[in-house]
Amino acid sequence: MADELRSRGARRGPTISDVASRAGVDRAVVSRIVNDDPRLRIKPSTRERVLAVIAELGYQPNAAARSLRTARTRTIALLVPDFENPAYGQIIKGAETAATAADSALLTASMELGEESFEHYAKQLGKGRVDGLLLAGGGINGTREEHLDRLGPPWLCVNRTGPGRRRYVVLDDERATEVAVSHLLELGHTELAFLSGPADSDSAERRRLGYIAAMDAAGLDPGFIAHGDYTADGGAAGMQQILSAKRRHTAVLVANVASAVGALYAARRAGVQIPHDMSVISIHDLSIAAYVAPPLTTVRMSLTGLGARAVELLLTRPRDEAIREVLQEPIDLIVRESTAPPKS
Amino acid sequence: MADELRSRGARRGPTISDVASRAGVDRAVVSRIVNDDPRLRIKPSTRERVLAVIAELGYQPNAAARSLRTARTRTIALLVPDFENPAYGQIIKGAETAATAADSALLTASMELGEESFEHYAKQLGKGRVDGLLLAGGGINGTREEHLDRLGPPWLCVNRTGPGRRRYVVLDDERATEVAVSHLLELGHTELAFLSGPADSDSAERRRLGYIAAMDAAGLDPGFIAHGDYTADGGAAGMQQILSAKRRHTAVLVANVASAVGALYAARRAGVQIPHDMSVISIHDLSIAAYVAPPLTTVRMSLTGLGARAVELLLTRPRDEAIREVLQEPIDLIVRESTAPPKS
DNA sequence: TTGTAAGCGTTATCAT
DNA sequence: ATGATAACGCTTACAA
Repeated sequence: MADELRSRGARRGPTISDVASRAGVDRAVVSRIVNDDPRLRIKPSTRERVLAVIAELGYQPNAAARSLRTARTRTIALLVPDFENPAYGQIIKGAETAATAADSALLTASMELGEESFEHYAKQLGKGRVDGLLLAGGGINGTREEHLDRLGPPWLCVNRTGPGRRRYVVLDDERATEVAVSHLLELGHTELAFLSGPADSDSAERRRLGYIAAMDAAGLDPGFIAHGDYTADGGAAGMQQILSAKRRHTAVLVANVASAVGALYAARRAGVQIPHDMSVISIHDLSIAAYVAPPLTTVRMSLTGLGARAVELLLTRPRDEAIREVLQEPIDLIVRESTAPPKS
Repeated sequence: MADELRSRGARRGPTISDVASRAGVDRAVVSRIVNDDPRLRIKPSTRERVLAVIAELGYQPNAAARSLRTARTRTIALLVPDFENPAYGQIIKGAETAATAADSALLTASMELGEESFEHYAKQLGKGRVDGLLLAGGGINGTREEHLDRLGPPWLCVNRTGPGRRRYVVLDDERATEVAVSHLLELGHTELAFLSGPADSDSAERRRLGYIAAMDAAGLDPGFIAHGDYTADGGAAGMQQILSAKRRHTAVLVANVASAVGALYAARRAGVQIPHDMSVISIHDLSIAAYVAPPLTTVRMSLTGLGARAVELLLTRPRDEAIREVLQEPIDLIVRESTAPPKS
């Protein structure tokens, strides 16, 4: 037995038994040393000896055996809709840092919205693979929530919420739009438009609501609301709508950077000078924003902070506890060159 | 025993024993059914019964137990230097697709170049966690190779090679630069410059070599070679150097899209009209390329193909076999608006 | 057509 | 200050 395994499977390295026998102690002792068991009283010389053998053999504890025994994997999964979107890159980065700090690994996977891929991960992430699940990006409905609950590991939505959702962390999108609107108003704009994200994205919805609320508070008409889809393509289309609207707008708030890049593109194509003819400001600050023409004024929120906090919550909060957190991190206005006072 | 585990660790779901006893069969039978053991001859009725119980209980095989037994984890790790770079996003996507097809999960992690983070992953990826390791991006030297070998799982470099490297897949960067140079020559340019990537990146080096070779073949002087670092910032700096060089260049080949975006920015700042005063072409095609001003002419290579092929090789080739593959996927010239004939 | 049993490498409890 | 032992959940050669 175990012979054919050795050939087909991975090379198995030295085990705890190898270390124990070579050091002349019991496996239990080695285990306690490796895990820094605080209750372990041991002769320094023995410890030295064991440590030496570990180094000599290059012993690495077997993760599978460990998690079989402890029912913990020290791995958490993060599902994102799109790896090519640098915004998710930032979330991942933050999550990874936090996971590392908690001595865990981060398993990332891209989840398209389809039902099959959802099923796939349901299978893949079956029992014993991860300690928890982070879901960034949409596509979580009631049916799926139940599905997830049956899956086993605790889960948490990242920057997605919704009616009835019990566990999520989101950024303060309302406040971010408020900051953006304030900037435009201070410049003297009164005729604003909003270029939104996809209708089924609730971060987009929160931004839209924040925009309307901020305009309301200023006693202004919200103006035209174009629907984009968080892509450059959608942003370009949305900008075209805004430009051809009957009402003349002097400033546009765009729901994300990708859309804003598309919006700038469309303006350029239409011969509209930014910021001379029209100001453009975007929610979120990605590095590309500084290099487009003109460099984009943005409102920065910490996506890395979001990712990090999500991991923290997932790892520390009881699995049945509701989590509804709006992250209160600093929100900064980054003024570049796409906004200016309206021409008189 | 096993009591305190149940409280601290994850909730353990139904096990194979639960299924077996409820279905009135042995665990072995359940196992064979779950794994589609082809050698299993079983009464259809029994199979039905077992399957029903599995569904009823929501049984999911425990991954830890499985890989402890089989010495396979069905997980591979992919280390990238930067999640915010959409180019790595594409590689990840390709790798994920291939991993999924091979019924494996992909564990991605960002590896900064530092020695500590390397150590960290060495620990984290210790025995029994992954079946293999994909390393995209630099920072693999001789010492680390040994380190990796001691780690256990087989590994493979993605788009990174180097003298003595035994296992890698790379894109055909030489051919890509050739395509780019041909395009510029066909437009009538003769005074080219090259804006390179970081000196320690061998994909950058391959592109530089390809450029020089192509220029040589055309009987032209390679002109100015500016050193960038694959970032927009570096690209902007490199472009400044090129613009202030004594020699006047009419076209620039940029080693990657991020640098090209920076180069366009610098040109704009300097009042140089692209493509009227100067043509710019970039290696790789990312979606942003279509939206910058002016839209960027690029040479497209399949980064997803690269990721997919890497997984395939890692999973199918013997662990000790050398792998030195230059991917022969189609290389396409995407003509947009940043290239034009030189002004006469 | 199905069952038996050994063992994968750890760790927690209890004993010495 | 250290050791013995059982158990975590699963797979597979072999027996029935």
